[in-house]
Amino acid sequence: MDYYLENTKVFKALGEPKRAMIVDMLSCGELCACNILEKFEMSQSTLSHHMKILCECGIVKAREEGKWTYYSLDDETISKTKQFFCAITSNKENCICRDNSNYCKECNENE
Amino acid sequence: MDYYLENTKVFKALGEPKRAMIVDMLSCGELCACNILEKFEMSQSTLSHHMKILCECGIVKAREEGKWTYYSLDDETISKTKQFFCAITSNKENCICRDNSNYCKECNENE
DNA sequence: GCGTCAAATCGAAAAATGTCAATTTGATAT
DNA sequence: ATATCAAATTGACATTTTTCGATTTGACGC
Repeated sequence: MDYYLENTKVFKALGEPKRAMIVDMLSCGELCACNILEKFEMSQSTLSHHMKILCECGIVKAREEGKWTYYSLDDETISKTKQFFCAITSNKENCICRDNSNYCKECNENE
Repeated sequence: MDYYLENTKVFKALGEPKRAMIVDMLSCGELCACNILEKFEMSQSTLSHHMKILCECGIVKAREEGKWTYYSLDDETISKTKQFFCAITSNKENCICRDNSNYCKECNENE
């Protein structure tokens, strides 16, 4: 169950449209909180809260420099999440139905 | 913004570990509600509610036969979701930061 | 028709989430 | 040291989500 709980945190984070937009913005490269805030109609505290959720699930990394905080995407979490999504959606011989651990041959080959 | 709202529904649905598990179960093939229910400690009405959410976001299809309802995964939604995830996480020239629509060359090639 | 079974819907309660204004924390500049 | 600025935290509120028991709906067999 830990397997699902851990991996679904990223989906939970991306389940909020605004957070998905933030991730999309960061896909072009590092941005500081104030740059992100400019693009949205939300308070500074709300953005900070969303950034925390994105960081906690691992898809976003924070780097502090002086009074600024720069955010960027974490490639490893992105890879792992793609693989998880692939694992739960593609047919496989050692399936949860047969009480085995999950393994997606197709995905591992693609990574 | 409809673009994000629509696509993030799948993530929202998969953000719940139990629903991700249900999707994993269905990846091996069609199952009826009672088969799924056996594997979980939840009431029948709760499962029904989760199945509704999975169907509404498009990742699961329902097929009624007599008094049974059979559920299976929807390949097209799965493809589209992979592509969306790829689009928002991979670097691209026509990025949201530059106010263009999103397009992930890499993903389209893979599909 | 009548009872039974599978699944959906309803209504209510508890828990989680999103949001903001106000405050706090750190870092920088004067 | 004081003021200022970026970002995090706090506390409060409204909304959404999860969950259940009870009821309803629809299909089947007698």
